[in-house]
Amino acid sequence: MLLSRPDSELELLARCKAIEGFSFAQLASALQLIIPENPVQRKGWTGQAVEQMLGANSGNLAQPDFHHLGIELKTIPLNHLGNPKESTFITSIPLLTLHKQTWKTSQCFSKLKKILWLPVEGDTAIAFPHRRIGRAILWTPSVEEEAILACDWNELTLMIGTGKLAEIDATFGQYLQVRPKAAHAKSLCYGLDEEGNKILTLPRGFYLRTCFTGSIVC
DNA sequence: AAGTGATCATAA
DNA sequence: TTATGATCACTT
Repeated sequence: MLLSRPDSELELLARCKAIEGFSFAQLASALQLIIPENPVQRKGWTGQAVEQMLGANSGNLAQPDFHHLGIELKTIPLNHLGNPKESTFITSIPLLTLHKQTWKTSQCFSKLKKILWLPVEGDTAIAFPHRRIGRAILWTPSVEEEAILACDWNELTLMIGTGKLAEIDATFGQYLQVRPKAAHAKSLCYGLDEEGNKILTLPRGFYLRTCFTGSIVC
């Protein structure tokens, strides 16, 4: 059931349609994967499984999942009301060199400019194997949306580039936010302080708030 | 209940 | 250690 990369957008959408309504158990069966019993051990399981099923092939490169199509794949868990249950991780942040990017050339924008959203049931009242895959949405930010995303990115990038990392918390940004993205509290990387010195700090990533993703998916 | 900060799995 | 895939769990 392992698929090769889809050659076109239409083929990718057809593959999504083919797994619409699949339960995670069906997904696991088709891919011969085991679903971990422990919830903490299955973080990311759905995303990885769906990637395999749709033929994503970018591995762990800092590029969209379907690089040749310019499309990023995101599963998004919905609660019983149909609203996003979690924020959405977009990309890791190279703290030392982020300021060399511009919004349009940024890895953040390269992922946000075209996203294939795949809603999945995230209600914990539903046993994990019974949760189902929903209808895919191929999305591109509107001019208005992109303006706000760019504004958030510019503000956060300026702070990171000028050594104000310590002042950044998840409350900055209207749609985009910056939060830790680490294996644990001791996995550190380099950032800049206000004098331009390298300092050890937690790795960070850009995330989309649920108030924004909710307006896309609902 | 929501939102932020912390954490888990895997690959190269 | 970097990146990918995210969700857990504690604070507010």
